[in-house]
Amino acid sequence: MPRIPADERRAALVHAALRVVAERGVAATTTRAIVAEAGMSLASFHYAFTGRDELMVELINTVVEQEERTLAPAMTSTTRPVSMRDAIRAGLAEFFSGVQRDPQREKAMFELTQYAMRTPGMEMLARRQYRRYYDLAASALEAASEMSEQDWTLPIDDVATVLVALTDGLTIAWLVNRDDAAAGAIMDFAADAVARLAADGRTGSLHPVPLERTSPS
Amino acid sequence: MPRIPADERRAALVHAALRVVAERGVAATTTRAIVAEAGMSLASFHYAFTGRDELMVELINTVVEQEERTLAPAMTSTTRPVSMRDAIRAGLAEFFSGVQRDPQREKAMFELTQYAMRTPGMEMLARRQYRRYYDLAASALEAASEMSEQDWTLPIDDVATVLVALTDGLTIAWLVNRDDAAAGAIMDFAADAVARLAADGRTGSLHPVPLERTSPS
DNA sequence: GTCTATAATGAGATAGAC
DNA sequence: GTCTATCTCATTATAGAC
Repeated sequence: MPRIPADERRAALVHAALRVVAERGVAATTTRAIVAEAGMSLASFHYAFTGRDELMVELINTVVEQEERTLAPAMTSTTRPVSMRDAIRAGLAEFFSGVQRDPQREKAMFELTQYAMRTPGMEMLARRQYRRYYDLAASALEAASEMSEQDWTLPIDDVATVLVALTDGLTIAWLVNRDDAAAGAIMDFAADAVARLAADGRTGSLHPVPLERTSPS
Repeated sequence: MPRIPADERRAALVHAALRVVAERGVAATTTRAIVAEAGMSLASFHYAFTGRDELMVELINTVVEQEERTLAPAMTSTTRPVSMRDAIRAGLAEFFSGVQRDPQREKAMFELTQYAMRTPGMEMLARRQYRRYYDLAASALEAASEMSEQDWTLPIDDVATVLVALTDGLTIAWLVNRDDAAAGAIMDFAADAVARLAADGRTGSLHPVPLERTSPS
């Protein structure tokens, strides 16, 4: 077999692992399944990685970067002014069509989050994963603000938190039920509701629908 | 060792399994871990169940019934008229305090859903689980409608779908980040947004904020 | 019915030849 | 560097004594 640089081998194994996770789930992603998918010997695995945990860490990092590259282009597509609601609805549709295109991959993302949450020493990986989601959502919301010429009436990070929660709920619902109409209803609701957190840029601090804070009981 | 009826033994093993899933995750829920938790021998397990899969099926069914008993009482607590927004906000707070009280259990629910989705022949268990969630949400929304004397402006099942998506997103966000303030912001948003799907009962068909359907592209 | 003992399988990891 | 062969361990499941 050809002599392959360690970096390439690591990358090949990580990508093979991602395919296995998507197709069969984290539980079935054994070192043997990974090397079979990559067409390598078991020993090559342990030459490239000290162990399975090291690969899983790199897998999660890789997968988050990929998510970034997949979603980032979708946000800056339109530049002409549109309503805030339509801008958000279009972004959600774009995201959701990605979920429909590769449901297994989306399932894998949730599984990897939970794997990280359950594995001692990897909790921060789950948080970093969501930190990236929030950043991506904030960028998308910033773009929507420019397109619609409206400003957010509360900190954009708060809106991003809400948007990610909505996309998580949307994705789980569709993965479980595969109900396109229900997913559409959730997206319609989300676009309407989130758009209401913005106000005309010119009016400045005018809050048409201020978000009341409920004091903790 | 005492002679225990098969039904009791099955129930004891299921409850032990639930504790193991909550504490250590589905992946660590081996037959050995279960019988150790239940204080039984390994052979007793295979006397009560034909195998691990049979127990997992019963575990998921049990856990969904429990969720029903835990959440149902919280919905009918208040009877005096309140605003729709406050009724929903209070229900969310009640749900969320349950998540805070036992985060591991909530993590377990997500893991069990994904386990069912990944296991051939168990996909319907995940759907049944969510079917119950939707029914529970619809009951809560019905109660909120009576309390606030407002009617839903779209089918209650659609509102229930949205509400479950929101609670899923809320729960995941908090499980990952443990950020109480962020969770509060999501709940405030959810209560405002969902309440806007209702209108005064007396005005009947008046839709203050009709939910536009976006036609599929 | 319940136990101990033990198959049978598959996992992660390593030794050592080439 | 890469391979085959093997070690060690944990798993599910069963056999057979009591």
